[in-house]
Amino acid sequence: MRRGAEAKEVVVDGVRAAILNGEMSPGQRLVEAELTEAFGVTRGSVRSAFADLAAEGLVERIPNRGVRVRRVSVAEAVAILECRGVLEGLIAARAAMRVDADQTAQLEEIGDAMRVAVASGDVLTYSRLNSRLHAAVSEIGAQPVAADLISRLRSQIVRHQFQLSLRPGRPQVSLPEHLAIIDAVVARDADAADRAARRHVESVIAALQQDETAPAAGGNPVEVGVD
Amino acid sequence: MRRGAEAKEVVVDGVRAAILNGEMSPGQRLVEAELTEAFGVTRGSVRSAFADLAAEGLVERIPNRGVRVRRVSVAEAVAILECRGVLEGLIAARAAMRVDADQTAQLEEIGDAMRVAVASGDVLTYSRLNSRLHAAVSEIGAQPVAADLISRLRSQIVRHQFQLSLRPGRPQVSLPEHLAIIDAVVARDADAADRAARRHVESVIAALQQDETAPAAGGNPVEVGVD
DNA sequence: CCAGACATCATTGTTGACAATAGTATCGGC
DNA sequence: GCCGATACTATTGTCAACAATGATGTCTGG
Repeated sequence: MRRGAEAKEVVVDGVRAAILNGEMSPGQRLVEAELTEAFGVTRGSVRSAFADLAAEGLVERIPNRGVRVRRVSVAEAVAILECRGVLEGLIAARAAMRVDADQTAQLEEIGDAMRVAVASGDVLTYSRLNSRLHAAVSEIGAQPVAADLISRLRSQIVRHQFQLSLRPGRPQVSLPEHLAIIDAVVARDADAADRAARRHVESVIAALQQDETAPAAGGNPVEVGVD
Repeated sequence: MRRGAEAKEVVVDGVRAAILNGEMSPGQRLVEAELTEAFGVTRGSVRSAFADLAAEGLVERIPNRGVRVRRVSVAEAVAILECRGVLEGLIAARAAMRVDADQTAQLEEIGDAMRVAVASGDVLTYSRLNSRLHAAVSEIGAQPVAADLISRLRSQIVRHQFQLSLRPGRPQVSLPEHLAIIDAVVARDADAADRAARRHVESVIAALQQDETAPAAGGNPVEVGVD
């Protein structure tokens, strides 16, 4: 059995993964004893992990009744995405001001690969490129605070985003938006980068609201779902 | 001795307050046993409070060596404020779209009172009005997620903001910025509200950077320091 | 007098037992 | 047969003792 702080991380990561791939669904109750056994850690580690997950907003504590997987409504998801929008805009704008030649090449390479992936219908590759793009822009923008907030917000709505990424036709919508971000950053146009990043998130919001009545998903995400 | 979850809150609030008023300074080590005695709670409550405070970014844990009050450099404070800027902009823009007649009157009342307070040099009243303004805009904007992020970010730099608010002449700078936010919201001009809110935060950033070489403060904040 | 090893101490981390709580089933009165 | 009270069970919350860790001080050989 793993011990100490390491054990806590095992549980945190395990629960995160379980929420992402749907093994644990919103509203589901998480019993300490069960996770203790499932992960082979002590109860203390599980409790400590719960504290972390609650702080991250992935889970909610109900006094004397344990924790449940947080259920985030579409309305809440929209509010979260609105925040993400302005923060992504900030990062993109900064990236546009700081980007160098090497990074420009890297971004353009990602853009080209995205085009290919979407054209050939390779959703998995597209998703991975998507992650790379976000990571690259985030690194170029050098805004660790904003990046941290975004990753926290993102983790709260992984399920929504995952379902969205499964929507047929979604890559065709998001591709030009991603390319617009790349173009603006490469052109060192901070204002355009801000607008492009916001517009992209707005498009995610619109799709999400449209999806409200037509749900789907349940499959294994692998690494998909980063739209 | 207080018990349970209540005790944890006592410690969290107590440490927050102590950091704000300078009783606990950045880098200072917080020993569990000392706080246990100081607050009259059990060690478990203190540890639990530490977990909360660390998640909030007010304090940092060093494995096997306890927690220290987080030292946030001016550069970090700027990064934090940059995030706050776009988030405040979001809230202000939303407020401009949602404001009703009652709220308009309320905002204008705050604005008038601010003018009077600054004219008469009543810093304390001005600070309180400042808080009221933020709260009012936040409520009108109805963006709980953004508001929550802001309050978290704000708590990380309370000391910086407090020092800033003591600067002579600072109210004369911030007053017109605040009034611009009010005017834009009242005029239901979302774009102007966004710009005004951002501009205000940018002015805080500029003042903070200027202050970098000329520190001050140490006194009792009471309720000052919400610039 | 200095360096390194060792012992000591203060402090944090972990654990297992115990207490408190909420939910559930059982029983008795009507 | 239904309703309320009561006992029971499952689960979370708390605590105090114990273990591990890192820092500090001391001693010894060179």
